[in-house]
Amino acid sequence: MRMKALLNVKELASVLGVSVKSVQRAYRRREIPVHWLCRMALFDLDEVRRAMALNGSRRFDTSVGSHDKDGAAGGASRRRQPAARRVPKPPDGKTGAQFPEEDTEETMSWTCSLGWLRFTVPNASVEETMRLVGGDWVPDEKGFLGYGRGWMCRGSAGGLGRIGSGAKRAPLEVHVDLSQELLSGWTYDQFQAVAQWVFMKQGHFGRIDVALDDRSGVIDVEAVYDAVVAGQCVSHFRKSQLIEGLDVGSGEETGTTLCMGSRQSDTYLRIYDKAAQQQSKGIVVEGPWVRWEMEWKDERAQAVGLALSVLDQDRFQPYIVGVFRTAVDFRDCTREDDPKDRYHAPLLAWWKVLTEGMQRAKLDVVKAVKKIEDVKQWAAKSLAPMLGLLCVHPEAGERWLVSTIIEGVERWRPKHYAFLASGQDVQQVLKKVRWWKPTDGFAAGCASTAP
DNA sequence: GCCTACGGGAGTGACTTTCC
DNA sequence: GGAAAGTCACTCCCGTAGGC
Repeated sequence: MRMKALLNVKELASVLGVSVKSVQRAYRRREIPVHWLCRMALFDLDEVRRAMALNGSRRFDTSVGSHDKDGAAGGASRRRQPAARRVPKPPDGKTGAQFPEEDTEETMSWTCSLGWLRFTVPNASVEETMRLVGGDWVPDEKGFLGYGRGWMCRGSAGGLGRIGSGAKRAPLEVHVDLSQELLSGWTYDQFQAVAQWVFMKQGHFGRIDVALDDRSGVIDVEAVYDAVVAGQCVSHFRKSQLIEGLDVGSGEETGTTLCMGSRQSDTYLRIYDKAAQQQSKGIVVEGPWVRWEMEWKDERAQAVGLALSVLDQDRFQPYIVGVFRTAVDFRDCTREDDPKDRYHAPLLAWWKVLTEGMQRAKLDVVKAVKKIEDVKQWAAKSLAPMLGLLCVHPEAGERWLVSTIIEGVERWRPKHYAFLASGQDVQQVLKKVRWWKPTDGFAAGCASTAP
């Protein structure tokens, strides 16, 4: 049996839409149940919601959209809501909402996008749903998927959204379909707010598409197909198909697509040459661009939606890569190997690079860039006392210290080189340091230049 | 106007992780 | 192994806002 995921204070506050302090106050007053792991407070969302319902309190009822324009309503925060958050720039192309927000070399190489959302809530108003997802909706007289009433929305970047309601079997049920183009420009917070709202309304997700983009050219679609042919694909998918794309009108090649699984199944993977596809539309794409797009339906979509509702962006991305790998893994094995051996065979190098890169991409972005001043401060505060000791100790001494420093230079890595001042020639610097004879002590190293 | 509840900021302490 | 940085929980004070 799998353990139920528990939320920490921060996560619970985020899910309930209240501050961390409110959560802390609530469990200290024993208004909500808390589980302790060492000194960490953990919460079962279901238990918390039951406790809130039993308390008859609406203190934590933060249904999305319940706030009025300037402030709180209905038991939510009574404080004025903070100013609207910065809306990140929409991604290039019609590729669904991409995150992270900042474009750096790393995030340009690895991005994660949510491409399609389908969800149903048993009891909601259409107006509330429209407010939640945004956009301009117009009535569609034809209805939609058996729902008596329907609405359509076209996004500024294209794409189609549909809302259905008024089904005879469930008049208050609302069904929503949002295509990838319509989701372009959504922030992670928006996706999370929708996911939380769906679960708060006891609803469920019917489909979620997630795409992982490799812009660094780790591997192309044909090579992935070759790995499948070679039996290196460890997966529950039974069939795969390689499709050469061709635009009938222009005759332009739209790139190769490798499909895995059945379109009707609850997991369907497409790996395709996004660069070629974009270029066939006349969009200039620099460098390689391979998209790994997974389509989850029903129970699997529900699981991904639940993760989306509780995980922050930093944790959602590694989670998604992990779920990708439960569906498909590429290992150094053959089709003839014993199934047990296949599952434990070492990962193929390109697959390792691909999945690790996709997991790390976001984390690298948030790393603060250190400056030489930071290093100087750190050295002055932390190292100086010990350096002084080494300098005066008879078993170490100044010479030992200098030679150790020179040896250390030989172990410089890219991050060390990154600290060098712009315009400094690396080879000259190394030459100068090697020329710095330990017997001359510190002063020589500071004053001399390499011949 | 008072009470109550909320959230922000500043600060503290215990503990863990990271870096060298 | 030492020190800094980070994490987590917590307290106190204060301003804001709704209900009565």
